[in-house]
Amino acid sequence: MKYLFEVFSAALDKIGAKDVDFLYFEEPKNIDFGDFSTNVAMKLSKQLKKSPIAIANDIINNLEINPDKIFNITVAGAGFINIKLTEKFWTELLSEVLIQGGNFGKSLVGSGKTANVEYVSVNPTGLLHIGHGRNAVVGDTVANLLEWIGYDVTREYYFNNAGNQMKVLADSIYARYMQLFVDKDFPFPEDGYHGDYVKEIATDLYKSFGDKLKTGDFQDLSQIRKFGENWCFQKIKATLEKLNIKQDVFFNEDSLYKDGKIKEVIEYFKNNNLAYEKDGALWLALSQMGLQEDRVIVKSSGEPTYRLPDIAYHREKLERKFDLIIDLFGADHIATYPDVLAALKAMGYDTDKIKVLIHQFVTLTENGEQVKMSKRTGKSYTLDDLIDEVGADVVRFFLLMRSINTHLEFDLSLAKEQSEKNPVFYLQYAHARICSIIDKIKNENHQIIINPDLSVLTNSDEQNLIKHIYKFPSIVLQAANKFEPYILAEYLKEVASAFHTFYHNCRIIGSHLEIASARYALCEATRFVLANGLSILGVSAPEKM
RNA sequence: GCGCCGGUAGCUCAGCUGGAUAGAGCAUCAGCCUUCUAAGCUGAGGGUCACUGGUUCGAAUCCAGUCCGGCGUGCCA
Repeated sequence: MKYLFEVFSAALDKIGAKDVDFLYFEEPKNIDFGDFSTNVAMKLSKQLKKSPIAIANDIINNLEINPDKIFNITVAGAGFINIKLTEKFWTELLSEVLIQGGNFGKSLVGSGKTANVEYVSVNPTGLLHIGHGRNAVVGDTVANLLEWIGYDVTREYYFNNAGNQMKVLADSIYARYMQLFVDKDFPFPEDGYHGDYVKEIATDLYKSFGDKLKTGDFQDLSQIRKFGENWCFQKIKATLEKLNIKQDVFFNEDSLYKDGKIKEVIEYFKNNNLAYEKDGALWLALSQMGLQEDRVIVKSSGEPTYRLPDIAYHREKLERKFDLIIDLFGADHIATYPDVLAALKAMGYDTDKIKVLIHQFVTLTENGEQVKMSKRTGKSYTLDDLIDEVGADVVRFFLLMRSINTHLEFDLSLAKEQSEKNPVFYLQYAHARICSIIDKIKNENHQIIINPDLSVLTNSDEQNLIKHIYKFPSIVLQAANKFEPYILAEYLKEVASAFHTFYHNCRIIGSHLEIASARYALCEATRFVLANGLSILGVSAPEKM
C-alpha cells in the first residue's frame, strides 16, 4: 500500500494534479477488477477539466512500475484504475508474517500512550445479566485491542456501595431473612429486589449469623448490607472470571467523598458562579455551559445526585493523565454523559480524551421467542446461567459479533447448537484443523523444508488466503480505532472461510516437497492470525475438537 | 415534544468518509467423504436497501421531511 502511494503520487505530480489528498486505494468487491483500485481519476475530472478515462490513462502512462510487484494496471468502468499485484509480491509478505508469529497484528500507533477503559461498573446489588455481559465483553475486548496497538491499558470498574440502592438491598435481604427463618408473613419492601438471589443471600446470612440479626435496627442492617455487598461482588467477580475478565482497578465512589473530591467540585462550581441554590437544592448551571437545562447536583436532602460523583470521578481519571479515557455503558445511561462532559469542560479539562461508548440492548431469544431476564421480576436468567449453558467462548463471541450500535439478538437455540450452524465453532474448527496437520506431520515424520520457497503458492486458493492474512494488522487497527470488536470477529470468519476452501482444494501431505513445505508455512501463518485474533476476542483457540 | 440508536434477502446482520452486478451466516433446494478433522467444501433460488423529495456524472451511503421499533428525557443510577 505504501508502495502504491509512492508511485501514484509521483505520477500525479507529473500530470500536474494538485492538492490530491483524496488518493486512496480500496479493495474492489469483485476480485476480477484486481487487488486494489482507485477512483482518483474521477475525482480529478473537474480540476483537470478532462474526462476521467483520459486522466486515468495519463496517470498510468506516467507510472514507474516495478514489474516484480505490479502485475498489471488497467482502466475500467467510468475511470477506475485497477491494480493487480504479482503473486510474488504476496508471497513475500507471507514470510514477514511467519517471522512475526504471535506478534503479527500488533502495531505501535499507541505506544507510549496510556488508556483507561471503564466497563461493567455494576453496583453490588445483584447478579449480572446478559446486558451486563455485553458491556463486560465489549469493554474487555476494546481494552485488548488497544493493547495490541501499543497502549498501556488500565481496566477499571467503578462502583458505589454507599447509596440508596444498597439500603434497598439490605432491606430486601432482611425481609427475606425474616420470612424464611422467623415470620413468613414479614412484609417485603415495595421497591425491594425481588430476585431469587436475595433469598440465597438471606439463607447464607442465616448460616453465618443465625438468629442474631432479628431486631432490624441500624446495626443489623449495616451488617446485612456489608454481607450482601460482599456476596454480590464475589458472584460478579466469579462470573467475570469465567469470561476471562480481570480488571486492574476497582474504584469506589465512596473514596471521592473521603478524599474531598466531591467537595472540590462543588467549591469549583460555586466559586465560578456555575452552581446556585434553589428550593433547598444545589443546581448546576448547565445552561451556561451550552446545554438546555440546569440540573440538581445536591438534593434538598443533602444527598448528591449521580451527576456529582460522576463529574468528580471523571475529573479524577483526567487527573491521572491518561491519554485516552473510555467509558462504556448501555443505552439506558445515555442521558448521563453530556452533562458530565460539559461540566468537565467548564472546569477547563480536555474532554476530547474521553470517548463515551454506548451499546444497545441485548435481547435473548429461544426458538424465536423472547426470554425474560429482568432482575426485578424475580424470574431471572443470569449471565452465569448463560455461561453454564453454552460456554464462555460462545457467550463472548456472540456478544462481540455485532456492532455495538445495534440491538443484539442473542439466539439461545443457535448458541446451544454444537454444530456447523454455530459461527464460533467454524473459527475454532479452522484452527483445530491446522493444529491437526501440524501434529500429523510431526508425529508421522513427514519431510518439510524449514524455510521454503513461498513463491510456489500461486494458485487462487493459496493467493486468496495470503491476501486475507495480510489484512490482519489493519483490521486490528481499524477495530481498535472504531472501538468495534465485531470488525475483527467478522474478519476472522472470512479468514476461516478462506482457509477451509484452501484446505479442501490444496493437500499438504502427499504433495511435492516444495509445495507441501510452502503450504505448511501458509498453514502456520493462518494459525497465527486465527490464534492472535481469537486471543484478542478472548475466545479460546483449541488444538483439537 | 426533544435527544441518541436502529429500519437492507424468510430470520440475524455487514456494507454508510458517495462509485463498477447490494454481501455474509442461518433457513430452503441440489451436489461432494478409499486421501491432512464433513463442526468442512461446491452450486442454486431469494432484494421496490422503510417511504417521499433534494444534491450529484453517479445515492443503501450525503441533506430535508414522514412513518415504524428500542432507549432516554428525575431532587433514581
